[in-house]
Amino acid sequence: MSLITLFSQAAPGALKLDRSSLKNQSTELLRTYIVSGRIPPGTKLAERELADLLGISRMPARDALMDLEREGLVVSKPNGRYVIEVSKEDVQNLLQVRLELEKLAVTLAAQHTCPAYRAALETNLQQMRKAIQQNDRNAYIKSDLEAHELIWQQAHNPYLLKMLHSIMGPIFMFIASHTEFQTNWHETLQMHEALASAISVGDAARAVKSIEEQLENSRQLSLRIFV
Amino acid sequence: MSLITLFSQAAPGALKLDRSSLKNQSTELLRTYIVSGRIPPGTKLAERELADLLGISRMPARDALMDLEREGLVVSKPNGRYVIEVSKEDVQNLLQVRLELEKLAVTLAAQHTCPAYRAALETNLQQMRKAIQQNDRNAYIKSDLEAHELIWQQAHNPYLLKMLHSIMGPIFMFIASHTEFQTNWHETLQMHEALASAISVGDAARAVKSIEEQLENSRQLSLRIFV
DNA sequence: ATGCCGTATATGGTATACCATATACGGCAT
DNA sequence: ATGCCGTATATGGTATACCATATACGGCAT
Repeated sequence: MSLITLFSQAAPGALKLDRSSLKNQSTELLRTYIVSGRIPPGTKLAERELADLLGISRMPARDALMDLEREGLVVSKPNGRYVIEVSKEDVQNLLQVRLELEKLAVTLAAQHTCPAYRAALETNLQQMRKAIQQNDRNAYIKSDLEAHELIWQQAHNPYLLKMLHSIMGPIFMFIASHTEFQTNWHETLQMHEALASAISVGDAARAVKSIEEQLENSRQLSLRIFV
Repeated sequence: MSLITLFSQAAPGALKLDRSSLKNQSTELLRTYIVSGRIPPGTKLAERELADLLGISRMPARDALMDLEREGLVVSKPNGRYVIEVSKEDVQNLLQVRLELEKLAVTLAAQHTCPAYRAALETNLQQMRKAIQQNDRNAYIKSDLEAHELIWQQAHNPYLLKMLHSIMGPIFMFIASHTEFQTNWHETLQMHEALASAISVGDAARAVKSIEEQLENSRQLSLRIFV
């Protein structure tokens, strides 16, 4: 009996191997844990300790830490590396830069609209509505992020995409560490709908206005947080 | 006789040690060589070869290459790492992002103007005038970069500063690889004077207009280059 | 009790050996 | 002559040992 036959009933990917290097697996794992707050700000990240925890040698652990350091999620001090602590002021600075990058992104996305992209944005909005209906916070956050990701892709500027990715980590960390940072889902949905519609009809000016509203909203929320 | 006495006549720093790690020294050296074009685009950068060249082991060489990869000056392919090749299209994308970041920077800088900053900008302009008078291309480029660096610092946003730094590497590579990319020095000086003056009087709108002109100028020049 | 000093300890940095994998290349079968 | 196949080679990935340095900490002199 062939292997194919043996596993024909198994879930796809049941035998999937980790083709990615230990370094990249470590980076992704750590990033997820840090951004979500499961590894809290200020935590010390020693190479040896991390390597033991992951059951690997110091080198891939070290590589991962250096990646996260370049990404801005980890800082080096003379006596070790630590998870960054994002202050209120940091978030203001981050959002300030993000706003300009997002404005450029929606402008470019509006210029590149096409049926396939419009469909993708619409599908995303449906997911967001479904998440709200089911009161599923995780699904909501996921679709929120995906909406932005879609737009960033549509902008067709790889450098812009890279910068937007890199700036989101610390921002999400801050949000994660303040669960009281509660957005009004319906309001956000409306803003997303307005943004998607503006982009889909190629109205850059309206898209920019919409993203400005969204981020101003985030800024106000972050300001209200007591740190 | 004391060491101090022995070296009292020596130039300051005559005994200066390299306190920086081999990794950082390697990164800086490679960056300089790549950005200036002395290591041309497309050059293969093998860890072992680089380590031998620098007389160090593979690890710091590897670390340096990974830093440069993060920085966007080096790319990984399945069979090795290579110096990036910046296309005309890449420069357009880079300048597009840079423009938005610079606009934010000059706006913020204008808000933070103070006597010390005004003096720094004026000193820089004098250096630039001197370089032009002496027809010193290197001094001119240096003062040009320093002008932007001063403004970026005045913006007081560390994330913005980091992004502007990271985006300049590939742009300078492109310029370096096209020596025909000749700017009109007097014209550039005038634009710098206008920009510095706008920032120093806190006129953000005029500063933005000025930086837009400058970068549009760069864009036109880069478009004219035959690749 | 206080303050200094020296050693212990923890940390990142570096060197080196070996492993996994992709590519290159040469010879052999046809 | 052509195309395939297998081995050689080059490359990055990983593990491990040791080094340099900053910090922590405990005991000793005062």
